Amino acid sequence: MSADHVSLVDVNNFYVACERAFDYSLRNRPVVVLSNNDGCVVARSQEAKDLGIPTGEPFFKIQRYMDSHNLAVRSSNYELYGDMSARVMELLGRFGTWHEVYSIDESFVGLEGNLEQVRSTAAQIRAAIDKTIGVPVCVGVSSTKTLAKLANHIAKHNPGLGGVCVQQLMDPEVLGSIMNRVPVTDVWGVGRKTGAKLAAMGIETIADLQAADPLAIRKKFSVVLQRTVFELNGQRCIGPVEERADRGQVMFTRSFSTPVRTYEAMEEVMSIYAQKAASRLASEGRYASLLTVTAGTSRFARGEASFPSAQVRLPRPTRDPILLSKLAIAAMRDLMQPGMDYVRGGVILSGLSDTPGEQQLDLFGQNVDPAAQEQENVSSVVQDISLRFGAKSIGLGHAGLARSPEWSMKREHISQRYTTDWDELLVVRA
DNA sequence: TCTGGGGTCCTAGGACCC
DNA sequence: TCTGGGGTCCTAGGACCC
Repeated sequence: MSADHVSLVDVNNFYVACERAFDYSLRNRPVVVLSNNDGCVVARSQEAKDLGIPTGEPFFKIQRYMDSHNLAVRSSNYELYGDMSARVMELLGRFGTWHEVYSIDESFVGLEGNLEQVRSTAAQIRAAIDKTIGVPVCVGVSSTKTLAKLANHIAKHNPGLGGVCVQQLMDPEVLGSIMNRVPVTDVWGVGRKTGAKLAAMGIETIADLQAADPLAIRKKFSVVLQRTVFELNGQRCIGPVEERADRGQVMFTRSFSTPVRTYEAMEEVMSIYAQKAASRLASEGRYASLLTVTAGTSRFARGEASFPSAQVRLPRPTRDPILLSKLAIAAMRDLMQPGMDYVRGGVILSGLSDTPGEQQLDLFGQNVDPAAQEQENVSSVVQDISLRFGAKSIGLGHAGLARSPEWSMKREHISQRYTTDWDELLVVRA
C-alpha cells in the first residue's frame, strides 16, 4: 500500500445478486439463499431483510412467507458464486494501483489521484461491474481499511449517495453525527463479545472508540483492537491480506441430511471427506503434515452430546488420498460412540507446505516397503484423474460414487449452474 | 421433522531447555 | 533438596470475519 486512498468494494447481498443476475423472476421480491442442507438463511435480498428475516434463521420458520409474501428460496450454489466472484475480481484488478481480495465478494483496491478523481473512479468501477457482470456493488473510500469499511457501510445505508462514499468528501457534521450514532459493533473487528465489554466501559459508538486511549485498549483487550483504534484515526496498521496459497489449513466439514449412527456410515463420511480435502490440496499444489478429524451431535438436541475430535501427525507431508482416508477412518473409529446421532463431521488438513516429505529409500534407491510403493502409485493415478476431471469423477472404496450416501447434502432449491456446467448453460432465444 | 461452512489471528498456559 | 529466570515451542481456545 502506498500513500494513496484505500477503497473497499463489495457486492450487495452477493449470493442473491448472483441468483438474480440469471433469473429475472427474482427481481423486486424477497429472496433468500439457504445454507448447505437447506438448513438456514445465509443471504437475503433487501426485500427479505425488510420482512424481518434474520441471517441464520432456520428455513422451516420462514417457509410460510413463500405463500404469504411471494418469498423465493434458493439452495446455495457455490459453483455459481465462485465463478461470478472470479469475474468481479478480474475486473477490479484493472482499476487501482493495488488489489487485495478479502473474501468471495469483497476487495480492497488502492486508488490514486485527488478526491474528486477518486470518486469518479469509484463510480466507474460500479458502472463497469453492473454492466458487464450484472451485480450491484458499493464502494467506500477513505485513508485506512477500517475507515474504508465504514465508508462502504455508509454508502450502503444511504441510497442517495449512489453507491459511492468518499469519506473525506462528506459534510463533517453529517459524518460526525453518524460516528456519534452508529454502535461500535458495526466497526470491522468488533464483535458481540468485545462490544459488550466496551459498552461496560462506556464505549458505545464509533466516535467513543475513536477517542479511546490505544494503550488502555491494548491492555484491556489486545493488539488487534488497538490497531482498530489507530485505523479509526487514519493511521494504517492492518497489513495486506495473505495470498491464498500461503494459508494455513484446508477443511472439509459438513452437516448431514440425516444423522450418522454407525461405524460403517461414519467410515464412509471420513473416507469421502478425506479424499475431497486431499483433492483440494492437490489442486493447490500443497502437502499436509497434520490431519484433524471431528464429528458432533446436534447442539439443539437434548440428552447426551458427543464431540469427538482427534489429531494425527502425519509421518511426512502428504496429500495421499488413500493414506489420509485410512488414517481419518481409524482415528474416528476410536472416538465415536455408535448409536449417537451425529449430525456433522469433518476433516481438516494443516501444517501445509509446498513440498512432499522424503520417501524412505533403501541402498538401491528402492522404496523400503513394496506395499507402500504400490500405494504411492495408485494414489498418484487417483490424484491425477481427480485433478483433470474433478473430485467427483473418481473415488476409492466407500467413495465410489455409484450412489449418493443417505446422509449426503440436501439441495432441493438449487438454481442451474449457468456458468460452469455445459449441460446447464443459459439458453438465449432471439 | 427441519438450525452453515471455512477461515484468520491472538493469547494463555504447559512442557522443556539452559 | 532447594533456589531462579529466561527463552522457545506447541496447543487449545476465544473472538472475529464473510
